[in-house]
Amino acid sequence: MAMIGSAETGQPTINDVAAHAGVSKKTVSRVINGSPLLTDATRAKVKQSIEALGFVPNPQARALAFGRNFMIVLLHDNPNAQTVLNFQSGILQAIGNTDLALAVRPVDRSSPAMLDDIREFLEKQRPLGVLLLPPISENDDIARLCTAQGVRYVRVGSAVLDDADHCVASNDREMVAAACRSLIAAGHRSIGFVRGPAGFRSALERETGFRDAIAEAGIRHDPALVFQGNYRFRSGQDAGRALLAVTPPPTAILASNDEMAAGLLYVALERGIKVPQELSIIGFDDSPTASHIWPALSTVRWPILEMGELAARKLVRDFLPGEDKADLPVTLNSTFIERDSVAPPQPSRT
Amino acid sequence: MAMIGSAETGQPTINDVAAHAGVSKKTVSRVINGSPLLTDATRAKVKQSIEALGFVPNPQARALAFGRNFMIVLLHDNPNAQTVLNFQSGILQAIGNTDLALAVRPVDRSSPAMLDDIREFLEKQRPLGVLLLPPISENDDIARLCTAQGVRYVRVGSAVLDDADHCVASNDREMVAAACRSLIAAGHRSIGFVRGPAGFRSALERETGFRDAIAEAGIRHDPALVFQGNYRFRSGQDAGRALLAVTPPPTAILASNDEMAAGLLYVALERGIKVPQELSIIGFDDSPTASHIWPALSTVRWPILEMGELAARKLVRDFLPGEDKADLPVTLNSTFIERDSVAPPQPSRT
DNA sequence: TTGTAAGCGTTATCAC
DNA sequence: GTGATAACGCTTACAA
Repeated sequence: MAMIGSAETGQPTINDVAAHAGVSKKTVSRVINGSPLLTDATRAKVKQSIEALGFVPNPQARALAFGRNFMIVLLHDNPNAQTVLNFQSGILQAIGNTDLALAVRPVDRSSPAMLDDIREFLEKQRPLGVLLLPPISENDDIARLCTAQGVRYVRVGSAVLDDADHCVASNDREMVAAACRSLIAAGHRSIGFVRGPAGFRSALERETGFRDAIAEAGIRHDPALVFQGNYRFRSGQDAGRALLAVTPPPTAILASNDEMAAGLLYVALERGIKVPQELSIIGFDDSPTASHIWPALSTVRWPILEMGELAARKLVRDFLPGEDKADLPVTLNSTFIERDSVAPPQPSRT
Repeated sequence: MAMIGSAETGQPTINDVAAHAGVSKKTVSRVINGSPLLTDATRAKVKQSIEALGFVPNPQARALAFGRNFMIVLLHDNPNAQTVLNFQSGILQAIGNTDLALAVRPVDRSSPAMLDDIREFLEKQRPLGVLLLPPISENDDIARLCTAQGVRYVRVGSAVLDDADHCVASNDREMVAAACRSLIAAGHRSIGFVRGPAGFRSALERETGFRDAIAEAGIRHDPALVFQGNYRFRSGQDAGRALLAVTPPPTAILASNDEMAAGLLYVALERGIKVPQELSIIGFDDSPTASHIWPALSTVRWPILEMGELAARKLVRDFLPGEDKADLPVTLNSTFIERDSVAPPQPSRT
């Protein structure tokens, strides 16, 4: 009873292919895994049988023999949905045609059990590797944990956080400086800044960019014009109330992300302050919100999709036969996007 | 050489547990899988050994033996990042502590190869089940494909799309009618409507709700006040330009989602039209944008996170020992959220 | 260059 | 109730 295919799934197995091609299963296995030590004739013969039978290697079986799942995991604790989803798109673009699956695992960095949770997850799922999004990408313990578990990782951040194989970065500092310079070029001298949450590398980088830019223009750094936000809309509103109460108020405000910039704008509009005539605002991220509010926000576009793709390629390139082993870049450049929320300061201002 | 644990991972295996407890591996397996035909004493003994050794069942091996991966897949072609991410959160809440992983797979419904892509993915990954988000949840071919592949599925939609085990729905029609009634109660008689894209069940349901409400108020349906949008911001802007050009213009506009409502608002503000004094606007979704624009948008909150959790529970309840088999609901109710974008129409209007 | 035998860690079968 | 033994489909020694 030479039944082809396993009884359960109806799918042909490696044995069926071996029988059909008249070779051993190991030879078929070699073809599947792109082993170089095979006659072209054998390879062709086996490939033909694979084709003819419509054979699809069973990933569970491979995973068992391999000791790893054909899965990469996106670990994140990022509150920005658009960022996470764009990053996912980038990853999926990179792994598009392969056998790899993308799993998503949000974690809670405020939980003391975070590391244990991650460890448990890695032990259970045994993924090929993990991708770490900020802010947890900044956590060195997680990177160490991955290494200990034999799981590859790539960290994504606003600055270079690791060596080239384990890191993809954006140039936040430079871009915020560029944005700030555009404000200075427009004539602004009194520029407010809304900081990101303490302990975030991105927050630090962006603030440094701001300080670099005003310092090089010879503007004195005024602590009263810096507000401590937390990347949320609400804190942007709080920043607006605080900064607009300063006398004289700043003529422009730079926010460390779009969400806070939107909060700023909300408060300004609520008070009848004309943006950009009476107040210029710049955000960071180029989230959909930035272009969906009126006036459309000037901002810095973070190449998050491209970063996702790059990070995923770094993660899996050793597993994919086709991938060239050429050096992949570490830093991807952001771009400053000018829209409608910036204008020269009003001369009539007291 | 009684080495405990496999050489490769250092993790103890079922054999180690069996040896430690002095039982066969099958008995250990029975404990793991919650088999009822076991002495309490045996069960306790084995559990103790599992505890002592820190044994974690290898999911790859289980997957091979089971013929399925411990994975559920979110299949979607939804452009709204927040919706997708909230839904993910709901799913993860449901599968929180289990061995299950959540994989994400965006598909392209405009591609003729979509079904083949999905089939290939399901063949390769053999997930326990898939969760279908609108708009592809409305595609019956996908549901059939899942059944054919022996993959469970649950569809999520704006209306009941399948039987109770395979469906989670929201009451969009009712809620849009309620929103519209609030407009009518405020005194509006000339109400514009921005439709969602053709072929979307959600678009149909929401429009029906609108028509129900104006009909019951005895308002004549005026095709000139209905604009065909596509759920994107741009089409909301187009709708604004078109609807505001009607003479006399509507005093209120209902949009089928927040993004289009934001487009509407953008055009109004750009033209110096006061919202809500001169124009009331209502959206749908309760996306972050709705509360981050000024004035904050009245909208309908879609319980997307709860739907994700419910859908995931329906999908996996047969696999989880603890889950009670009680009937889970099909429909989850949305809520109308009143914010600042609605006011009575101006009496001075010509 | 190819094949054989022995796993990988679990579950299913079918006796006892 | 419990336990040998044979799958599950593939990979990795090691041999030929």
